Amino acid sequence: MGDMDLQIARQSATLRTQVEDKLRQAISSGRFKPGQRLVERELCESIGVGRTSIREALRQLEAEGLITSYPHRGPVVSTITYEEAAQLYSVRALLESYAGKEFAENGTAQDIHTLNEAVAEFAEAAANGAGSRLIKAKTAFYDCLMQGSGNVFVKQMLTSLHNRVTLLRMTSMTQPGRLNHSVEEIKEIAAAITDRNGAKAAAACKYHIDMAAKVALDYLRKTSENDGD
Amino acid sequence: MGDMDLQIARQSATLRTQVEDKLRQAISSGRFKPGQRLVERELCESIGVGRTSIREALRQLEAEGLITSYPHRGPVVSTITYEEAAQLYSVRALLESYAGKEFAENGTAQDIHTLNEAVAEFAEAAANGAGSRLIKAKTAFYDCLMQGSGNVFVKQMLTSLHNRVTLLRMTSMTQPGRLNHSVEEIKEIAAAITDRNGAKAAAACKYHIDMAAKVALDYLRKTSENDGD
DNA sequence: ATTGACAGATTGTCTGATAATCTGCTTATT
DNA sequence: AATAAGCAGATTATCAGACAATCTGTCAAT
Repeated sequence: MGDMDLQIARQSATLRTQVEDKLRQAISSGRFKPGQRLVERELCESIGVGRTSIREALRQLEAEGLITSYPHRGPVVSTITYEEAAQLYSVRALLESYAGKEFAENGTAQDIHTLNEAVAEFAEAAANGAGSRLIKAKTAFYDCLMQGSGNVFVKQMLTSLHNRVTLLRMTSMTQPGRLNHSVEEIKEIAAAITDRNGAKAAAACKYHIDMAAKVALDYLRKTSENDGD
Repeated sequence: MGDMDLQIARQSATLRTQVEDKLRQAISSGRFKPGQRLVERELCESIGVGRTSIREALRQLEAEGLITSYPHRGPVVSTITYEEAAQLYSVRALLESYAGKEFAENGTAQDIHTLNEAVAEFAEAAANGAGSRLIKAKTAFYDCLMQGSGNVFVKQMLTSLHNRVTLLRMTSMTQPGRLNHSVEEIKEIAAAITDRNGAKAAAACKYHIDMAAKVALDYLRKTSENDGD
């Protein structure tokens, strides 16, 4: 049998969980746009499950901040104002710096190895310009970073924040020139961590997010000039 | 009409919301203890609502981390290990320091005024030793601190962390001598914020949490020596 | 232009039913 | 005696149907 993967498909534990994933993905892929109403019955039909599962999944997403529901009016994909976006990036910088620092100072050698592999994969994906592969690589990198922080709360909070960034509906990576910078910054982070240099890792993380924030916020400011009421 | 409060009691929007509050309170008051199973039908009976409302409320608490549910086995009040408790206090220190710093540097005069009132109330409650009043005062202080930070994400995350601290089932304030120190530390925080001294406010916040963490973790270490398996 | 009433749509909540799954106990097997 | 197999009871997961409460937009009346 060798080292064959023993995990059985596990048919995703519960239906509700699968619905959550489907909805999360629909939101982050932009199929459901911020501000859009989510009508229960329509979701039931399109996903093919009963109201129970839909409603419970919606409660979860609501708690995560991905949707906002108003009593007797139902849920709406959350929108993020300019100010909130700025706040989001601030906290992200704070938490990711912390994660980077902890990783550098207390991460296992194994974690560091995995991190460097993720960075390499990200760099390669960036060079070849494959969209979905790029996203997957970036996700892997962050998963590793959060894992390495060794703090479950940080991990949880950052995951939530990352999900919410997608509500901004713009990938800072799609901005011209940003991607290459991004790769460099991430390499910087990994290098600092590999060096076991906590302060430097924290600084590199903060720099990375601050740059991403700058691009995103500039973009938001420009595009919201038209419909700012 | 003057500045009369126009808000009507609004009977707590939806039933589900009320159930959430009831459950949250039952957990933080210790009526439901960590590790305890929560059986749907029993909750329905004791709270007097249908399964729908119960189940949806449970999903919310699950997302908040207050309960953990296992597929086909139902929810259990979450438990926190020693390591997790340490991690919790670390993040709390990080976020509250940030909140304190932002408050000091960007909070409104009104917020500062409210903060000082909350501190005064807390000090007085501590002097008179009224349990529930003390808790209320401390809550008010933290609400104000988070409000003043001006960051909705920080506010949300700290609220979640505060709720989870109650899972430790020990108030660091009940430790002999701790309360007076606590009052002093909080006064220190308020003073730094009133002085608009960001760095000092951050340091004071961190110190406050670090002290609370020390007491709590020492206590946990002692009591878990017996049942640590 | 504002107010008020009405109809349609959608949510909030309850109840009952069924299948799936977990748990513990009894029984059979080596 | 230790382990495996199997069975019964308890509880959850999910669905379907029903009804009240509430929101929204429209149209008439002032």
